[in-house]
Amino acid sequence: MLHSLFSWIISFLNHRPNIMKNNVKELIKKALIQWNEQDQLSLTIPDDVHLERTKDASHGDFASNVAMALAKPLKQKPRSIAEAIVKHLPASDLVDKVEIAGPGFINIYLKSDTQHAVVKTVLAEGDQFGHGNQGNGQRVMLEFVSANPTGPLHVGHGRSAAYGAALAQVMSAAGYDVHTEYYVNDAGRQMAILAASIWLRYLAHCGEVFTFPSNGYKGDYVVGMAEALFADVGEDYRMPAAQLFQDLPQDFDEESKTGDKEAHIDAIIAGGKDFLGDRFQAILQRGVKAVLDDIKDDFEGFGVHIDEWFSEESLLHSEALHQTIDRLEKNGYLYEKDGARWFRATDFDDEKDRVVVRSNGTHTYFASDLAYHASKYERGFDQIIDIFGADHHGYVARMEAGVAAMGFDVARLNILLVQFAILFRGKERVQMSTRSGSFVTLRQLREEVGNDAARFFYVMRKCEQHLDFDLELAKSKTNENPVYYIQYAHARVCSVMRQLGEKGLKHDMALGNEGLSSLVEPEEVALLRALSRYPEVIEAAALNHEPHIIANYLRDFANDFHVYYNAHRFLDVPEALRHARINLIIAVRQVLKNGLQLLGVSAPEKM
RNA sequence: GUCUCGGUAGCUCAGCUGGAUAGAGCAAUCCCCUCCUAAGGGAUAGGUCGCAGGUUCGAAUCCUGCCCGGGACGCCA
Repeated sequence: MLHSLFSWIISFLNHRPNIMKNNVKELIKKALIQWNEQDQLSLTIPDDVHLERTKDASHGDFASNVAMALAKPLKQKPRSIAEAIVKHLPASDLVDKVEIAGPGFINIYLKSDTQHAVVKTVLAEGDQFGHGNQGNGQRVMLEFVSANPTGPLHVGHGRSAAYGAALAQVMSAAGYDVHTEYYVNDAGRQMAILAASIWLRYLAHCGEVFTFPSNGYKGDYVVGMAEALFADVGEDYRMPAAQLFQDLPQDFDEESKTGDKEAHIDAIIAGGKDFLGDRFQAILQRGVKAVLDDIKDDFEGFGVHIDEWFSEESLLHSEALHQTIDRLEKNGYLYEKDGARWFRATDFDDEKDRVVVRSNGTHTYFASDLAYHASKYERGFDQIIDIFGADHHGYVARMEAGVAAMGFDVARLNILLVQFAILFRGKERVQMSTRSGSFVTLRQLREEVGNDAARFFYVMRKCEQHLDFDLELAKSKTNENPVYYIQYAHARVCSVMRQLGEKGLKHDMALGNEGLSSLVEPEEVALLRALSRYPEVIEAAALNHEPHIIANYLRDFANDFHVYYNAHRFLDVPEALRHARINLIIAVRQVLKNGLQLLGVSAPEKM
């Protein structure tokens, strides 16, 4: 509560109407209002006037199509509407001139002073430049990855992690109060299977001989945990394999296609619990802790921050689960069939009804997921964003159904799906198999290509789109690699600043600001435009949940800088011009750094 | 079968929620370091925006139907 109030105050103080696009929009809106009043048009003024950056400089800086859009409701010619709007435009020191062009576009040219002023703004605001207040302090719950703690994160999780972390940063920059969370499935059957897997590897380590179950966790990390267990307890947990495997249901057999892997592993778990008693739970807990510690360490190395690790088990202890089921019951959406309790999801456009309590009395994962979502609502978030792997796409409808059935506002819930990343080594697709445990872990990927490249590549594309992740490209130190391309632009500015010092020159920022009007080269104008666009880019990325927009922007922006660098010199020019140009490139460096920071990529001073 | 994401230059992708002449990077051809990092830049060439209808002043973008690919659909977790 206090925190929320605090962040609201901060965001209020931080609020500056520094988005050029919005300033111009306001002018048009005022013109519409004034015209509307004067001519009694009884026009409904749209909240958001459509305005866009022009592609072509001969169309000015901004263009609006309002005149064309209003042609129909007003039954007037677009061009005459445009003329009326232009006539009513309030005086502004931003605008140089306004033209009507083509079928009725209103083209707006900014004053060069206005364009130059962005440099001062960037220098004054520093790492806050680009931040806005679109979120107005709204509290946002952002849950992502939430992989079962049964093994190390793999490259698929990496994309969710990078995306979630970037989105959290971007939304924070846009004035949202973002809370990141990882839901830890530490209560289910999978955890028992992990415990059993560790125990079996431990037995093997003790010298017992048996066939490892097909449904157990086969990764090397399990063996490591078994060895650690042995080191701690010696042979205290040892049980003769012959005794354990006696009279068990057959495991599934590839050759004969007979047997039941689920029944087989369940029997092993039951046998383990019988023999070990409390010690089984102890194995389980050390297993969860070891895996979770590994995941936390992985995230930390990857620059991904999680505010809260939310334990599924805590829901069970708190009775939240029962409350959830009661809640559905009370609202009349539960019924009994085949000994199980079903949720009538079909009442809410889901394909079929879903089980919440199995016939054996245990709750399904869906049930605890609902309890978890109830908790999210009860904690009072304005927006709840779930980032799921695309393989969970089937859960969207039932989750929304469940939330609605519990009586919560579904409109506040936003489920985003992240597609898998397909790894390539050049042209070669990297084969992965979860079954055999031979998947590439996130850690391996980070070690191979580095954190910067990994973070950037993961968020280069829209999240619901397939991503081809080329390891060779991510490692290459050439202009094909967008990460290096952008970082190089940053390093180049730093290098110029070093040269400045080496030549015994002093930079004077105040003089630079005074002389900004001397920045008239086309490459400089292009950079000024790009700088003033940055806050708009953040706004778009935050509102659409699309950090890739920033990645694309930075690429283009770095290009603008490299062009400038090649065409002009900064140090060997008259002093006044030098100060102005240095101010410009410091602003460029600042924006590169700010943008990279949002994506979790470093901005090196030297390469 | 149902749902979902995609199909834009030879390749990988942008395209700002309907705008003006379709945009980058790679690959191809040619060019630019006596100069702050060539990890850079310039030029040329490259297109039936999957196909067919529809909506309108205007469609790569929205709607419908097909075609082709990726993925998802359990009393699994």
